[in-house]
Amino acid sequence: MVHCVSDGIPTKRTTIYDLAELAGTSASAVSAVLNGNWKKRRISEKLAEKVRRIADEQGYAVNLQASALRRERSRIVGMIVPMYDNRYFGSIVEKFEQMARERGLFPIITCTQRDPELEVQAARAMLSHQVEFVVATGATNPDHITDICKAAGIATFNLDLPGTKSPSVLSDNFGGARVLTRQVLQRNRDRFARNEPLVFVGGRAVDNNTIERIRGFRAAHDDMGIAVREDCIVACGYAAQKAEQALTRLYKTVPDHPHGMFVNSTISLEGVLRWIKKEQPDLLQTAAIGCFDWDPLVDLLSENILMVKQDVATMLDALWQIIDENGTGTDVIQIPPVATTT
Amino acid sequence: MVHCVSDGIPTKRTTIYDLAELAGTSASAVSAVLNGNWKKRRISEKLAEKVRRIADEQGYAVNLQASALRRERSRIVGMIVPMYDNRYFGSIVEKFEQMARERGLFPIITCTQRDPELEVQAARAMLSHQVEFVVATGATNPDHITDICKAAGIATFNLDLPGTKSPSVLSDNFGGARVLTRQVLQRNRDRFARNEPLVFVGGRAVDNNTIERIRGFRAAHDDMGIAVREDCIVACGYAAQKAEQALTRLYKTVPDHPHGMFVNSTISLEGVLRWIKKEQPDLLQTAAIGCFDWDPLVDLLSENILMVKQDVATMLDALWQIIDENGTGTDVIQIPPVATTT
DNA sequence: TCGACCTGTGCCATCGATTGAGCATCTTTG
DNA sequence: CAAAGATGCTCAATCGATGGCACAGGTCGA
Repeated sequence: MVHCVSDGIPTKRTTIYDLAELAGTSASAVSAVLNGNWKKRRISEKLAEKVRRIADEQGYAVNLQASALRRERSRIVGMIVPMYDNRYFGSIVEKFEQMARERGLFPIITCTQRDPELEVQAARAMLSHQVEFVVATGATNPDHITDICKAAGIATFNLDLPGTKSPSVLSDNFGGARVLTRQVLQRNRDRFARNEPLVFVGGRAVDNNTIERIRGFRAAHDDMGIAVREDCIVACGYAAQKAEQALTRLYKTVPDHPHGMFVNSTISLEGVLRWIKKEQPDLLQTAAIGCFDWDPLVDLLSENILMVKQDVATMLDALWQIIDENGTGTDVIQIPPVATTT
Repeated sequence: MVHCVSDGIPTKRTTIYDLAELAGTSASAVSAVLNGNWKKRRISEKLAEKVRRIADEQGYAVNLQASALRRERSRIVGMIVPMYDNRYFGSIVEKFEQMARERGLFPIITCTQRDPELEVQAARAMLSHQVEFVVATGATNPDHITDICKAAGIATFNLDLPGTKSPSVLSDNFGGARVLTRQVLQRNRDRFARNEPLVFVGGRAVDNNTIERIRGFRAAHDDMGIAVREDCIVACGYAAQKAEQALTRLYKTVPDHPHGMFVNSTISLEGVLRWIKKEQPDLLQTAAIGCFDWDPLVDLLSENILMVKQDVATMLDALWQIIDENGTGTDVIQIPPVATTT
């Protein structure tokens, strides 16, 4: 037996040459049998069977390093993602992995903590690993990633946050925010007799999604004939802590501030809720809140928190349609989120 | 210029041979310069500088496929993880990635949806990608993964759920469950004048963590002199839906059931809370619940839900210590979780 | 002036899988 | 019975990076 462990010192991995010797045939025959094109190469069923059996016995696994090098095709695909601290990105990754596997591709995912430097490093690492394309999810600078990858002849696709240099799939942030804002304003009017605007909390003033959501936020106020309070739009970043601090500050420094809120992500909502618990414990009994993003636990927390759920399944279907068609334009596809409360 | 894109048809990737030609030197010199052992090979500073400049200009990226093949060392490490639907696994992955990168390793993570078949496939795929070791996180059958990897001479490490054939790092499930159960029993006694046992919901009766937590659950009842209700221990699986159904059933079929609960994960808690909202909306005002796992939103949901938070940072420190020491035993290291409520 | 030694570099085999080309045997056909 | 074709397999080059070894030219001490 060629492949074994003697005295705890592992011998080298089994290769097709080892299998060839064991089967009394050539490496090329073994290769052909194992990668499935043995019919084309007119290998007999008998030999094929024998090779398969021996490979099995030896627990053989192809060296994809060598295979990819020779084929000049890695079947590896990359995805860059900011964080795993919320259900949205979590389900994006789960679904992306699954869809990649269905296509015989191997996904490698890197989580970049929203750090632009790490995003770039991740993209470079992926290129060195010969990925076939890169999906940049919620990247702070998608175009930079596109540039780096394009220089190596690798396509990129943007998800969640759009770029201008490759195709993008994202939520309809404007439409979603408009509907959500309207719902919250309406509930404040109907249920709490508040005919006042909302506070906007969370996100980054420079990121497309936040800009679009603020646009939808304004449009909804317009729709309802309510004036926006410009001094109550606080794009303080996504982190929970930032939202908490921002509200503390806003309630201290801004006179006559409104009470209802539009919160820009579940992670910001976490900060908002912490602040509510600490400083305004009965706010949720006297005003409604909207959250752009969905978390099942929030649904159970209060019926006065309305959410929209980004439609991950449809977004990824759209993404893979573009990928499968080898899309190279700069189209932006916007997928409407789905309401989760009535 | 060798490397460029003409008419949208990408030419082949730049290699060290291209760089060598551009620099008027040999591929081996280029290789030596770029992988940092040029001093050993007595390459002049001048040539090194020139090569670096040209590599930079061309946007060169090593082909790690080729590099790994030659070196017989991939610097790739694998992690298998069940799901991304909760903060626990999310933070495990984030931290693992970061610690791998700090060590110059490239992490590849596969999410297996708690599907034993997929776990095996994932392990095999990782072997083919020449990973240096595999961390099996919360695997349904860690020993099977160890067997597969060992046959290829690859070490495995178990995280969250223990195996018997390689080192394991997990939470102190017994201790954590005991403390948590005691806290909940105590609160039920003090605050709600309920001197009754708890219902146990969620997890799998065959998985080590569930078994240990049930053991801790029993011990705590013992500590408090309360008899366990054997017919109210429902290891119905982790999925939210399962927990919801289990409670519906339990309330219908089990007479004189208790009201407080020990819930075995945040994802089970989600189902429990859905059930509470639908069928027992005031339960949280009349009984306390414990959850083995932590989610920041739950903290804000009710003060009558007590949680323990698994100590991911310490667990991963322990894991990497074993990895760095090339640990090969079958030790099980148990890390106490940290309480999040008082 | 000669060998010993150092400097700076290039040559080429190698890692494992793949695949075009080639080469024996056999089978069929006219 | 010979040529043509089918069958079953092997050879060897190749993918890109690496590193042992060789080699040319220079320096230095005896």
